[in-house]
Amino acid sequence: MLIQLDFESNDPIYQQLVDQIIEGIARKELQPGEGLPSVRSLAADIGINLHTVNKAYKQLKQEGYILIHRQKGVVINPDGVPKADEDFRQRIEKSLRPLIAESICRDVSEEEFIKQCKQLFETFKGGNT
Amino acid sequence: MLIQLDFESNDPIYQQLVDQIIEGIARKELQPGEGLPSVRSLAADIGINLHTVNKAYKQLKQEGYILIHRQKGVVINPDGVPKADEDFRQRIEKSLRPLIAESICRDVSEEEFIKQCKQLFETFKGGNT
DNA sequence: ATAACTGTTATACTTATAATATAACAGTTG
DNA sequence: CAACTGTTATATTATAAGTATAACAGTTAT
Repeated sequence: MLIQLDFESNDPIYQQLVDQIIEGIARKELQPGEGLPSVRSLAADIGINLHTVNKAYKQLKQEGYILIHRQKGVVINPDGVPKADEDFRQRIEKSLRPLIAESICRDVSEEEFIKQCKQLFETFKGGNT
Repeated sequence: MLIQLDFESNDPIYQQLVDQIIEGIARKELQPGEGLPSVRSLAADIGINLHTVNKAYKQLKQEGYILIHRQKGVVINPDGVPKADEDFRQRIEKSLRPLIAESICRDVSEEEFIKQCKQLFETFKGGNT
C-alpha cells in the first residue's frame, strides 16, 4: 500500500498518515493481521521523522486500528476494528454538523449531499480512488 | 442569537465562532441583511479578545457570508451566500472522506450514516438544536 | 553472544498558529 | 467634540507540529 502525503496541506502529516491507513483498512487493502512497516523504515521511506510516524501509530493503536506485538511488530487489528460506540457517533455528528450547515447556506440540496456520501461509500467498497 | 463556546475544545475559538454564525444562517436564525455585533462588543460579551472575533469576521467575509459596510457595520450578506462552486464541493468531499472511511471500519452502515445526515438537515430546517 | 532490528521514552530545538494586550488610524454617527 | 466603527501594527505568551539525537529494553537472525 502506497502512502501519499501533501506537505503543503494544513492537515498535519501525522494526521494524514492516520487517515490514509484507515482508508486502507476501509477498502480492505489492509487486511486484519497484516503487518505494517516499522516506524523507522516507514519514516525513511516517505522522508519524515520517526516521531511523526510514531505519533500516527500511537493514535491508531489508541483507537483500536492496530496492535503492537513485541514479536510481530505493528499489525492491523486481527479482531477487526472496534464497533462504533456512542462517543464515535457523537464525533461523527460533530464533524458533520458544520459541513451540512455550510452546504445548506450554499444551496447544496440534501439529495446532492447524500449522493456525495453514497459515492464515497462506493469508492471504498470498490477499489477506486 | 446566542453564541456557545467550548474553551476546552481542540477547535480554535475563532473557528467555533465562524461555525456558529454559519449555523445561525443555515437555520434562518440570522437573516440576510441582519446586523451582527461589532467586534468589540461581541468580544466583550463572550469574554474574548477583539482580534479573535475579527479573525472570525474576516474569514466569514472572505467566504461571502457577511459584508462590511462602513456605515451599517457588519451585516449578513443581503444577496445570500454564494452558491457552491467546484472548490467548495471538493472541500466537502475531502472532509467527508475520512469520516466515511472510519465509519466503514467501525461497521457503521451507509444507511445509518445517511440517516445521521438527514437528521442534521432536519435539525437546520426545523428550529431544533 | 554479537549485531541488527523492534517500539518506546526523553530531551532539545525550530517553526507556526492561537490568543491576548495595547495602541493607533481613518471614517461615521449622535 | 465624543463615542463609536472596522482595520492595522506590534509584541507577548502558550501550545502544537515536526525534526534531531540519544538512549533503553526486548527480539531475532547470524
